[in-house]
Amino acid sequence: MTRRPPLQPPPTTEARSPARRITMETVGRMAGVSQVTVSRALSDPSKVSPETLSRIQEAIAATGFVPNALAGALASKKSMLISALVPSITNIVYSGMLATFSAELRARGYQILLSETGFDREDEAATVEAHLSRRPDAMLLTGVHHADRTRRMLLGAGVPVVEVWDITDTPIDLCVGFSHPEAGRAMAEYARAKGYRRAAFITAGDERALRRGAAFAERFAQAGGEGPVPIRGDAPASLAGGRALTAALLDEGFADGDGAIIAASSDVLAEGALIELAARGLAVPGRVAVMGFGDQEMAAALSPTLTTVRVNRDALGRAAAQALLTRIGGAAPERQVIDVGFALVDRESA
Amino acid sequence: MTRRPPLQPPPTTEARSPARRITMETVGRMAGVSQVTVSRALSDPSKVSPETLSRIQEAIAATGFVPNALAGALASKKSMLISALVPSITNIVYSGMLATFSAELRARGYQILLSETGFDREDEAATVEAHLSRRPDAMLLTGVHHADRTRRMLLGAGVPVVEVWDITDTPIDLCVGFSHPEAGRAMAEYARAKGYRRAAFITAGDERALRRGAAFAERFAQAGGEGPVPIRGDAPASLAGGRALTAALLDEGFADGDGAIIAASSDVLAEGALIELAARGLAVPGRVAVMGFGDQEMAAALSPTLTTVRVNRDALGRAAAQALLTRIGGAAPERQVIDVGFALVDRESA
DNA sequence: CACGAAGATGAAAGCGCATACATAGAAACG
DNA sequence: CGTTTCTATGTATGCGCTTTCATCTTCGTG
Repeated sequence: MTRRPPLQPPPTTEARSPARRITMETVGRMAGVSQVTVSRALSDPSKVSPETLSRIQEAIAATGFVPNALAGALASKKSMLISALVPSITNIVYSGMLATFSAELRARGYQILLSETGFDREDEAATVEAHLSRRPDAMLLTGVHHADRTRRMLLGAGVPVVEVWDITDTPIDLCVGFSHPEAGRAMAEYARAKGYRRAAFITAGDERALRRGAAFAERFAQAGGEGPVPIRGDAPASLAGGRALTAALLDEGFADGDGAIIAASSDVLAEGALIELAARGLAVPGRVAVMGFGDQEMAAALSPTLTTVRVNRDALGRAAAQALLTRIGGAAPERQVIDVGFALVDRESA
Repeated sequence: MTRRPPLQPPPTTEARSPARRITMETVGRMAGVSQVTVSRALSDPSKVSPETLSRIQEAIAATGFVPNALAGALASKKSMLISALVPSITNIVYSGMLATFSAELRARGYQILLSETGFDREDEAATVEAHLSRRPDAMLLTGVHHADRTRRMLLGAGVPVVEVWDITDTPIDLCVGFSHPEAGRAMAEYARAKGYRRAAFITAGDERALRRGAAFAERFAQAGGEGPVPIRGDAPASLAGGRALTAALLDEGFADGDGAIIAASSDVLAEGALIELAARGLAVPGRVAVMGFGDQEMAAALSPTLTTVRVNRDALGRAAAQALLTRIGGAAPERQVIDVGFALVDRESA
């Protein structure tokens, strides 16, 4: 027979007072066992006799008991929480990676504490501190350049960390990404190989995009292209931004001669470029070629289809999750730094 | 004079053992005060004398102490955690809303526990339970149709809840969204008003999209359009999906006569439709018109520009955050249900 | 049939903080 | 000056778990 608490007033919208707190103690009393036994029933049912187990399960069902993970984490020093910091969740390159990362970890019982940090290092440091206060079992950081304080906090906390979406020889702990300068150079070499003589790079303002741009510009000139290659842009990537940057280039006569190519730091900017070029009746790639970066879904669907650079976001998210899981498990991952690389995708626009 | 722990071995990558745990006790000893005083110094510095405060701050800086929010939450019964469940974080309609929602709450010191639930109610229930175990101070749920168990758990936990992106007369607690049937009807009325006689609805498989489609189909016929209106699609929204669904319609002769319009459950599907129509050389809106839903950035940039329905994601995220904050503050929000509405955006494609 | 092993359970301690209550000294007041 | 009122601090307690460690049965085995 199940003891029931006295009738509660129905939950009003005025003051939704939570019912009397149910704890393992409550459940245990109802099932005629002690609190520890309830704990064991939940964490390792094999340690409890079948009859006891079923009585406990009944009591749980009857009370609607949900264990308090805060208390559990405090006692066990395992929070089953993974913290993730990305510059922007509305940007598919990050949200795509995150989706895989989270799915992988959720399957192992972890939950994700997520924050957007923009592209500011001090904001990031503050967010890292806030996240550390929840004692996450591991942390994902985007990029490899952080405030000193961030690095110190992380090292001091001894939390497994994976830095993603970039690569470095001196990771805080683990690192899964690819080389942005190399990606920029690969784009430049592709452009030169295709015979384009004049190039411009339109870019978002974030540091990784700028490094791709700088590497692109340098290599394009080295490889015999006209230099210096103009690099334009400093705002977040948007279609409107891509159009505007392209319009400015065109107004300056960028496409007046032959063999011009516009390389963009993202597919979105590249799409903006295509739109502006179409609006002006300039043939792509005949009059001006365009390359993007990221290989979003629309790249293959645009007209002309967009030549771009593919980064396997799923692989990245999965590798990051695996690396952290290994580290949490106490083992040293075979490699601290994993380069997932990138691939040039040759389509119509360049 | 500051006591220092004996020299630690440098953090190796082999076994990154966390330094000896620093607690308020540690910090207090170093500053010559008790643990409570440290706690007070952090939660309400005005309760501590200036000299003591600065000694404590020094000790904190010297040790790199980061308070344990788990312990704090357990003791105070306030976790400063907000749980958010969305079907998909890679979908801009949800991630856009989330970005605003999180920013608003982060500004008040809350952090966001995020999970993707797909469109499955049982998954959602499991995720809700997992989130409840962290004792969030409030929870955001997408949609208004949930498993019974979900509703019971939430009511039992007495957590403030806001359901977003839909509207209902019987919210679990709070609700901020708009009416999907009304949105579907508005699209139908717009299409009829523009003189289109034949319509099809291409859609993603989620329940809200399907309700818009059903309402569209019904109203379109009611308003004198040809019926029945075909409704096609059951996969997640993608460009490729939009193309394929459109191709199928066209192959069936959908656009053989005059006055045809394809309404889509999302801008992405609509863009797919535009691409397929362009590939077939069919003029939009001359031969076939197209309407989208969502008013994503690309809608205004496509060619032709996309007629669509705008939902103010920022306003939605902000209203949801505000409603929860009010509720957390203990006050009854002036309205339990907030309809943020939607707006038809008349552009070139229809 | 005595004895150790294995199985099932409980008692106690403590994770790191916030909260309530207590205390000591200083300032205010008539 | 005695009494009240702050101000600054400390002590004690407990939030709800996990983790030892201890206890009590129940078997298996030579």
